[in-house]
Amino acid sequence: MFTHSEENYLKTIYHLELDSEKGISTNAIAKQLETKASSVTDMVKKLSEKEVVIYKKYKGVTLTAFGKKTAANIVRKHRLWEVFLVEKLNFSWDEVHEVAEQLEHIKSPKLINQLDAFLSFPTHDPHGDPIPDKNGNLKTIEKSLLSTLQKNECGICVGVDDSSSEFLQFLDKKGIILGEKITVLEKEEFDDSLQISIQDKKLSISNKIANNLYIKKA
Amino acid sequence: MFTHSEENYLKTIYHLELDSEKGISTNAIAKQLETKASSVTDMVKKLSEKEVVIYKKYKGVTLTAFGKKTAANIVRKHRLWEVFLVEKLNFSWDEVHEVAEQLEHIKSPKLINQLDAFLSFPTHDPHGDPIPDKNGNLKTIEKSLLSTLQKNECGICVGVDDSSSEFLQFLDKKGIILGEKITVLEKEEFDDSLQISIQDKKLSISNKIANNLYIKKA
DNA sequence: ATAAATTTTTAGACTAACCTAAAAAATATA
DNA sequence: TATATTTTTTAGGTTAGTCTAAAAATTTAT
Repeated sequence: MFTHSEENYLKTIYHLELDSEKGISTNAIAKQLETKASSVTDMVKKLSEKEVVIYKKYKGVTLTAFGKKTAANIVRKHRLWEVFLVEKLNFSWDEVHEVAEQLEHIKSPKLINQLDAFLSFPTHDPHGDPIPDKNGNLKTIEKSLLSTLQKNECGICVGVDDSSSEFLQFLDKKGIILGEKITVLEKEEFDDSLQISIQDKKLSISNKIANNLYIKKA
Repeated sequence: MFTHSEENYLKTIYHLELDSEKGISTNAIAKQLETKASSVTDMVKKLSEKEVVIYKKYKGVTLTAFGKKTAANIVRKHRLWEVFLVEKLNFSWDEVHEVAEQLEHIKSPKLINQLDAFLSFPTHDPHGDPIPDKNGNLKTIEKSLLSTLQKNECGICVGVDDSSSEFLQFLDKKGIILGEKITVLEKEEFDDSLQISIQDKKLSISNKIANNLYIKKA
């Protein structure tokens, strides 16, 4: 079994591994967890003894198969709880992260299986991120940044890259909702801003926004 | 804010105070928490500094008003989660305690308020124990042990004294369910066993069982 | 390729929450 | 009431997880 803290390290390494290929550096982990590199070194040694990571001094860490499965399970719990909070308890998508950070550490396989069923086996969390299955496998869909669409192309809005509450609230205000179809009406060369239509509304969004929204090409 | 461990101490003191009147002894707390008296002394000093208990050396502890409210809130969370597990996730009443022990430490007022509403503001947990309200107030109903009923008297089964999974599973096996009417058909002087009827079934139960079942006199 | 800068590790210290063993206080008993 | 027993506290130690500061290894730049 893993402690609260060990689980946080595993989850962080898991997320960092998803976009990096190479071993994860001590500093990268420290930055993500808002802790010191020396603390990371200590913990990484312990995780290595528990056989969830491979660690060679000065070389960073990689998850073992066991570590990956363990980490995916924590992410699975996090995302299932997020769905629960939004679907059943009327949380908005910018409020769920903190609470899910706590709930993800609850240890009870039955709880998670039943929750999964209660939620009708969701495949994605409220931000569009995929929920790992019981074996820790992620089904990654081919998604692109909205900024890659050309004029007159369209796609379904499927996720966000930045899931800070500021950004999510901004999307709420603009009326940009996951699952809706977005069409690019104009693309401004000057500042890469876009004129888009969503749900029969037209709106103009900056490149920064378009770089944080994922769409599935239709 | 209180740590996991501090919350467990508060909850324990709260429960012990419910049937004792006097200050709670170091040993009583240690026994309940399966820890050592010296550990209790340490923690009790810390709780006293945080103004949730009154502590005088060698005299035991009592909760302050603030401590009582804090503790009641933990109990409230525990019992609401138990209702959730039974009502929504198909746990049986003998499986919920362990998981609720973890869930009760989740910190999010909104979560608990929404959960309360989602469950339609339940007043009792699956074992018949009352759920403290938002202000930490408990509505205690007048209940009696089944063993105090005389021949031909009856009552509604409203709770259990022993909520060990062994006892709860035993009740399941016998078909004794909270909310049902129980009538005492015979009372055996020799061993204080009872012949009762519940849901049109007749069954014989020992004094030990009758001493662990609460009924509300009709 | 050597020096400078950065990253990582080590060494030593701190806090929370526990422990054991011994001392002190309270309570029970003769 | 004096003594024995029990309860509680104190003193000192342990472990997990963190920290700072210094040393060592690696990487970058000249």
